[in-house]
Amino acid sequence: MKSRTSLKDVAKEAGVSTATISRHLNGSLDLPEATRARIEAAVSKLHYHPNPHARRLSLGRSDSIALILPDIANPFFAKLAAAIEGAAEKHGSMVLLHATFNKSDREMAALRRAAQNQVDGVIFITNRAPEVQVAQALNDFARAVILDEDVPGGKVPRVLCDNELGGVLAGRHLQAAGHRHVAYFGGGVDLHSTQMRLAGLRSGLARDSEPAVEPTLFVGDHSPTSGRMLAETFLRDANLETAIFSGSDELTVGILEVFHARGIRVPDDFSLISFDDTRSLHLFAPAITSIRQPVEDLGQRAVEILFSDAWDQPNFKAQTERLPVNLIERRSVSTPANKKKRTSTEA
Amino acid sequence: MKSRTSLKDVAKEAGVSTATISRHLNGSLDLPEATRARIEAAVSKLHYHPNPHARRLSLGRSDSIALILPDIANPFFAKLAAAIEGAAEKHGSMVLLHATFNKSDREMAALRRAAQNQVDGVIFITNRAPEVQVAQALNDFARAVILDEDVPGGKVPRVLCDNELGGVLAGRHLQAAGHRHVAYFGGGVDLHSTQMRLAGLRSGLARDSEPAVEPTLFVGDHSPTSGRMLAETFLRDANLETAIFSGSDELTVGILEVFHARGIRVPDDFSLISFDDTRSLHLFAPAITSIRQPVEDLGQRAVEILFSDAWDQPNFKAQTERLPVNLIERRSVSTPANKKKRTSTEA
DNA sequence: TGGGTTTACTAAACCGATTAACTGGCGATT
DNA sequence: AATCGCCAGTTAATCGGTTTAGTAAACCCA
Repeated sequence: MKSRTSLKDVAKEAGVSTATISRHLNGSLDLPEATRARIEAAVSKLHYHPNPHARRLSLGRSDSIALILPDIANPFFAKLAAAIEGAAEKHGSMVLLHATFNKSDREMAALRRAAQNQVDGVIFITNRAPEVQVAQALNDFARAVILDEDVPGGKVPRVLCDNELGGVLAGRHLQAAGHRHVAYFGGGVDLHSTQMRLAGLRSGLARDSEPAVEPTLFVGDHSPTSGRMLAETFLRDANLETAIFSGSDELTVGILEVFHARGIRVPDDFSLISFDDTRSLHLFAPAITSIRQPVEDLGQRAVEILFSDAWDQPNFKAQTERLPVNLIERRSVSTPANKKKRTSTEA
Repeated sequence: MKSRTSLKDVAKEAGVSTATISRHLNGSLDLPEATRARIEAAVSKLHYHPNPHARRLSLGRSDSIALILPDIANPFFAKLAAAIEGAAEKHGSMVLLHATFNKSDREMAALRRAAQNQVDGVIFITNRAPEVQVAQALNDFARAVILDEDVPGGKVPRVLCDNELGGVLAGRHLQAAGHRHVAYFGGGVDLHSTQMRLAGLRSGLARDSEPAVEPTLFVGDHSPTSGRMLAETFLRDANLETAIFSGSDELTVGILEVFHARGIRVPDDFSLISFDDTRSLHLFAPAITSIRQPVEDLGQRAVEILFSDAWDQPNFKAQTERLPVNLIERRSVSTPANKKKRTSTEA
């Protein structure tokens, strides 16, 4: 457990000053072949690697980015994290992981730690509509990007999926199958995603002749637990609805748990479309039709933007990238015909 | 974007030296009330937070641990990572994430980076049987723990699930249902997990009177792709087998994809038991019986061991903790009766 | 009153890099 | 011969903490 070799050791070995080595290694100096060879020999003989802490202290940056997200155990975020880690690594950056569980104080704490650590950038993911202070903390970073869900007031680039398109695709698909009354299960009315998807849903559901029936809203958070609760509420309160558009696979899991437990069949009793498609929905009983998010791309784009060199350009921070989603058709949507409970109350 | 406040600023504000403040903040000095109050006032007035890089450089440690794993997108590792991150945070430690994709060079690179970063500890997870050099690199750390899969030659504590018990439970369950010929799908013959599970499977499958029929082995890696390939091979080559014990949910996904595509029914054609239970197997068609790993506990124990203060005790590094698994019975195992293809060749 | 012990701090070295500013030597130019 | 510029580096400050060794002042006791 001897002390690691430092620049000084290499300097001694190569017979030059530490400055020369440092500058050579960082490419800010070109040297005659002889010296360079001596330095390189010394470096590899001593297995020299610069001490990252010293480097970071000196440079005031850390070659790492902070990834702040609700919960890495959630498959959607896990996949996002994988994409981000991979992309960050290509830029020589490590990733510092912070799970917030959608708690305000944890989000703030994570942002504070990120600032203290002088990270080169922050990728911020939340599942709620955060307070202004979060947006402000985010705005204080030289580089930060908002990913997946909007943070109102954030003056930083955004990478989102095209939520509205998702709504449209779901709406059209349900409409085509004959549904008019659909319930949206989502993670909060005030959420950007909820609003956009609803807007999309309305236009997708509309027919040439008549406007869409306003979708019913069931909101909680994006967790199976919430999905279960909302499903219970839905079963109690739902009236004309023949289909559910679930805002995330997490909610879908909760919904299906309740449905299975109660013997409610999909799509026979209710049609169902999920959002995300990051769980193995194709193996579910039944296979669940779903709006697929381009998870890989979302993560990659976020990192690319972080490392872009256009940050000083005027409108760079105002950009919002919306990556297209698409509908994966499976077996959870059918015609709303013959709903027993429903037929009596049908409009 | 003004420069952050440093110890010097606080010292000036409080009218004491930087040493005093540092020592006070780190609890290595107790001061008269008056001074302490002045210092604390200055600290909070200036919103002082020590610069972590300077701190790490000075202390030679980093208050962070390296988490090296195959792929964070895999739900099993994602859950493990979540547990680890949570536990590490309680110890004031950040986690540095490294995905290796089970590549030797990436494992080594991650270990090297961890060493350079002077992490307080390493949690190492692999899916393969790594070369000695990996074990050696691991042994060079003051603190490291091997998690989930064994690394032969590693002289560091291990936290594994009780793979043998998993095998026993699966074996007994299949035996009770009447199966004698079972195939094990796993991630490499040389893997510790494979060997232990096989051993367990044999003893679980044995009856009072007669020994177990030796399970057939199908090995690849723990990925859906591999699961698909192994399933194809299985369908081509399998003879007497009536049940599959799949070594991971990832493999199970691949297997089911092939089975679904070919119209092979579980459990009617083949019974199936999975391992991990970290995907939503309860919602699959059919719900998949599975050996559940105590993922949370695995992660937590790894972290607890890392931060234990018994590292200097003689046999500490030699410990292996095996956390119990249990069988979650669902609907993917039935009696092996009436296998069409099989009846002809039945022994 | 002198010497020893506390108390309450401080000075300065150190961690290991980066980098702006500088130097000493040499050939070319005026 | 004096000046200039360039080459090949070096010196020393700096990043922002931690910590060892030490000091000045006050207190204690004989």
